[in-house]
Amino acid sequence: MRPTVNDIAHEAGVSLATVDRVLNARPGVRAKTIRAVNDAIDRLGYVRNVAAANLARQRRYRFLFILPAVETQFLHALQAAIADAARGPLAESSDLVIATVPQRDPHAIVRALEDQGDQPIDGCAIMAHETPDVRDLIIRLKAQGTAVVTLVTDQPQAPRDHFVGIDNRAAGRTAGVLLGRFAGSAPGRIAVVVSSMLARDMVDRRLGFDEVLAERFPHLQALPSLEGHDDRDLTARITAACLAAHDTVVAIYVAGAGMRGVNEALRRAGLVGRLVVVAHELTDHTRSGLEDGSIDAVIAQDVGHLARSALRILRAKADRMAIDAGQEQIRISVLLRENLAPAPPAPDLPDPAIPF
Amino acid sequence: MRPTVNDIAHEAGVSLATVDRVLNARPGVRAKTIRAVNDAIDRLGYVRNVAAANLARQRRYRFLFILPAVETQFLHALQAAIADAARGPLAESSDLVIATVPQRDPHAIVRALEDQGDQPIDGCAIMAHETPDVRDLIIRLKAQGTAVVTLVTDQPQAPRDHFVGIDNRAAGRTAGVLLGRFAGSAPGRIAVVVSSMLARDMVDRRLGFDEVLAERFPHLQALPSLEGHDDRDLTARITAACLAAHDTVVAIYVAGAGMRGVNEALRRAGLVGRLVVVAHELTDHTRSGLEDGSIDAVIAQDVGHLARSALRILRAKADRMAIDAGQEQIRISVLLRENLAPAPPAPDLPDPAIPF
DNA sequence: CGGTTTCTGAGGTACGCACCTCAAAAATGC
DNA sequence: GCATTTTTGAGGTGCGTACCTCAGAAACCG
Repeated sequence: MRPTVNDIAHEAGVSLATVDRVLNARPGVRAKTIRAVNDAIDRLGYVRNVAAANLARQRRYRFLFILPAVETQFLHALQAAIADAARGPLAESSDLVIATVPQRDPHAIVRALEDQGDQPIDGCAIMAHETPDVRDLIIRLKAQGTAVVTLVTDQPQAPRDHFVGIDNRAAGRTAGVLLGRFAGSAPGRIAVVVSSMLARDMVDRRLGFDEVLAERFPHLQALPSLEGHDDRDLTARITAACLAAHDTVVAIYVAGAGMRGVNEALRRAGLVGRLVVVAHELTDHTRSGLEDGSIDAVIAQDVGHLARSALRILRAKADRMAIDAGQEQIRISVLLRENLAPAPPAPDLPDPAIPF
Repeated sequence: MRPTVNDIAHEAGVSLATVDRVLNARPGVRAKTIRAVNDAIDRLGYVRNVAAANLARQRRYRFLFILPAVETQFLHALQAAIADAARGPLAESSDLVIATVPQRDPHAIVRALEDQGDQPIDGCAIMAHETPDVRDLIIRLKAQGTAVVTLVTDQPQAPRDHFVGIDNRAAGRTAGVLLGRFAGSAPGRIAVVVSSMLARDMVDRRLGFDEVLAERFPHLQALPSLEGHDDRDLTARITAACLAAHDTVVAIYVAGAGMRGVNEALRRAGLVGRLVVVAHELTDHTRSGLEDGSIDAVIAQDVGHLARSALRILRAKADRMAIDAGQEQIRISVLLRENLAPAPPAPDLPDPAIPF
């Protein structure tokens, strides 16, 4: 049997009340007694029964997800995945709020947080550009004891507890190899379309991409990043301009949202299917692009995994529990036309008999 | 607040004891009353608090993992991952037993199960060849109410609750594209090395592989499968024989364990680095093969995810809870030299202060 | 040393559920 | 309508923990 608080009390030669004070960091216990209790805990290998604890405490967790108010398919999918996870067992006894904030307004995020201000928040998942405002916000959140994870795009300079997302450098490298191998050995230039170089994920992808190109495909020259700012028309315009300026573009790496805009530019230039195209995220557009051959490869991350991982980590941090690094590593999928799965499997329903 | 058993009793106009009898399928309740209680449950949307239930019941789950007694790195890694998961929160209040059984002995699996016979088993994860014995075993297990999942390699003819593993057909397709694109446009033959065609995963990989080759790379001809039976020397011998028999082999698809044997054959034939090689699973050998260029691509599945997914599903089935299909879909990673991650990240330790 | 402050122990209630007993009520058979 | 059987209700205990109160013990102060 696993030891209980009573066993600890007995082992430490104190009462249950004292063990409780130590365990829950309540005041009124001498340092010496605290040590005695902790020793007993170590000796017996006591592990708090989280289920019983939450049952007794009637605790509810409040988690806030801050996402950019951007109309991309990926963000819609991510929001849906978070809403899904909020209904699942991982969100047991927690309340999730999803706030979407305009990306250009530096104070919007702070306001979003203040809107929740009546009750304290246990944890916060943030997807935002890497700016001083966001960094300060994270510092403040941590100072007041809120768990913070960055989502999709990291804030390496801020004291977040964890980054929930793929290794974007590795993703960029993968994109680089695929594109390099598919493009063949003739020299040429590569257009790189990103959302914004303020976004860390874009920076990292670009970094990894350039590394591989330099190491292994020196005959290919990547052009400066085209920042589409998640705007279809803008993306189309700057891509078209880039294609017009360089007649030696043999491939496009779409590192951020903007596949629709890129497609438009390609169509207008009469280049559909004639360039190697590597994009990110599986959406309706990239899927059909893979199917009709206008996209050669897609590097995708699973939004469901992102949502669940963020939730698990916030919960673990709120409970001061360890997290399983292996489980929280978000993997990337390499999708090609030939391994594109058909529709996702139907949900697995429980036995109807008894509603457990 | 979520409704409790008391709310149900009130709503249905019966006592708590009756609700309890209905919920736990105890005898002594009229059909009419059962219906009334179930109606109340539906109306209120009652969901049993599994944590509280397990706390009250002091329930422990017993799960058995049956793995083949085969000395491959993948199986060692899988065993370690299961042992890891057994220490994690997913294995809360459950006891895991891992049984390794000789693959050639058809009755060994049955014996492994009988060894556990003193107490009934709540769930069983099976990795085994697709034979009638195994199928009968699964049928018997299901009949006695044990949850059954197949692990890594499926048993589509058996009434298992779920298959925990990758989509091997898609994996074979992926291998096919990569190999096809890397091999270039010159005609040639491809050696295919598998563990055993009795293993469903091998069959499916081969299927997907052949599909893609036929569709997209008709100039490449895949030779009949070489069955290495997870034996290094045997694999080396038959691979060498194959290479000797056909001087036009341009690529090797190592669909099953056997990378060491294949390497040996390649070395002896003086062909290291001169053929396109696509293999499965990230092990020491495939990792170093990628690094030194003797392997072009590796298709990998995460053993940690396999172990956790199996555990989650067995537990859900034992509790008659729904499972999240999205979460349980095991993804494949495409690993190339350029996106091979360095050492895995260090474990994230909890705050040392209080042992929650 | 007495008085004050700081710790500690004993005990209780609650969380949501499982499982038990015993008596009372209702349905059934004849 | 009575005896018998089947259903139901009332109530209790325990799972492991959180959180509360109050009295008493120990440590500290001058």
